[in-house]
Amino acid sequence: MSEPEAKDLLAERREKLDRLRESGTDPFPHDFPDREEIGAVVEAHGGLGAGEETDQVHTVAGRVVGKRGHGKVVFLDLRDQTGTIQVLAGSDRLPEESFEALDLVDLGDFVGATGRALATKRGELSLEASDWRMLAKSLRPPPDKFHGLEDVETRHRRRELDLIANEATREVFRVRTRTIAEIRRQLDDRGFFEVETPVLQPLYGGALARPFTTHHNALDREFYLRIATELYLKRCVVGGIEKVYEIGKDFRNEGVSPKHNPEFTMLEWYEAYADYEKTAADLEHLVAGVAEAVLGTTVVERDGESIDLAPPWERVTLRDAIFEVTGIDIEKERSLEGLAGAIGVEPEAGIGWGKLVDDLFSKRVEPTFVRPTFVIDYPVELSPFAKDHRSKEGVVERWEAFVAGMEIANSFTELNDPDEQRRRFEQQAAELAGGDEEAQPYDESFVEALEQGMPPTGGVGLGIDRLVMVLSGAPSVREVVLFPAMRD
RNA sequence: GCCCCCGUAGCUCAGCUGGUUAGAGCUGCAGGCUUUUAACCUGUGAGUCGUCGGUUCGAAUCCGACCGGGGGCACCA
Repeated sequence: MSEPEAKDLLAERREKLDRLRESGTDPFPHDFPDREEIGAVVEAHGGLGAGEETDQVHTVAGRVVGKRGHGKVVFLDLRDQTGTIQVLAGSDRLPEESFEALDLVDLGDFVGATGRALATKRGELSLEASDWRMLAKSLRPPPDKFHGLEDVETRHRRRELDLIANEATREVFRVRTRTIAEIRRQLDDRGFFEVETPVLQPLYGGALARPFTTHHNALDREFYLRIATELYLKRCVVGGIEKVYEIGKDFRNEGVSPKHNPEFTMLEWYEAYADYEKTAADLEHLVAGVAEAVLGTTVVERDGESIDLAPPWERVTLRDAIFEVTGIDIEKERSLEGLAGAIGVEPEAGIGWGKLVDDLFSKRVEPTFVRPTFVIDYPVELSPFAKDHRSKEGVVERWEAFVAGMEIANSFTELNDPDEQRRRFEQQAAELAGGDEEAQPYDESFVEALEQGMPPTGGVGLGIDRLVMVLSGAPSVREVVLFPAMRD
């Protein structure tokens, strides 16, 4: 270790940075105007045969993702958001100083280059550089250029590295972005208004879940991070916004799992004069339309199995779904003891009949729905905001949609009878007092809104993260959230 | 919160029935090469083996605790 001291990779890069500065080059210039997108350049010369040359000069910029020295010629692969192109930097076309300075280019640097388009004798479209410049020096080595970055923890904590290294990751988030854009486009085209309702709420509601709490200093009071947008959106409907939606984050203070991130993105929409049959038809068409727009097909692959999202989706009542899988008829077992006996468990203290049905369904039946399926007509106990079924006793007009063994959406004909809503809240408040931490707190201001008069309304909640999981084939919600929740 | 698996160089991995200075490829550095594309060839550098403690003459290797990750259970969308 006498002469050139053993330097680590970081020190090598910093030394190159210094050498750039010493040579009068700014390693971090302020801009690089007039570049063309690489994808467009590639597109323009798609037909070029091996050895063919053009006199068309292009200027591009991007990250150096490949570098191959070959004596008096250096090949750089430059990548921008639209594509990758090879830059051929030869000593015969570049001033000596400029050619030598290529020594200071590392994988990961941002470089701009100008040159005429040609195809090498191997047929690779290239820009034969007549000029190049450093646009931003990278001071840390990129992940392995061949194996990419595979360590799951690093991929999630340092997503920028994952995005640099893995095309599959870039594709997942392209799918996510396009999915949300397409949903917006479809709802906007149908005349829906997109709104924003409070994330910080004095009272949480609209779902059965434990909330995060926080404190407002100036007001000296507690706030809850919303668990759903439901109640505020229905107040919009009361106010005359007949087609309304919101896409935003909800927060639930519960465990993390491959299907659960504590903050997640939810679409909720409400349409006046619609019911849950209308919302079901709308959802299956929305999802199929999004798949068609984003993937070019309604067929997705999962665990080697093809799933077609094209409507119509299957429809089965909750009672039939449970009966078919377990042989237990929840319409016959209406008592807590009877149902517990049929399942073969002891009813836990504080657990209700509805909760037991929910447990039975989610554990044994839900995973069996691989093809898109609507499960309809839920017990009223589980659905404090859904309207009673128009003809069946004890159930409400509600469905949940399942794909690939996961719930992706939930909908009901909205309860708009304020007195019935008040009774449901009282029931929930009793369960909350009885120790059910996921029950609803009583929200008098919401009941007053209903007293103002809400038209018949159908509403839907669609889990965006889960939809993206389905569309991208991702096995975990952490693969479709850029920066998932991790421990410190 | 509980159970199982994992943590070796910047990256991808080997070594782990305890035994000389812990290895390989890529990356880096030096040199060669004017059409390569995981470029190639020669040489060379790089690691508190997650952390702490224990057993032992001797620990990357065995044991324990802790930290972090993955999967499952519980809970939930």
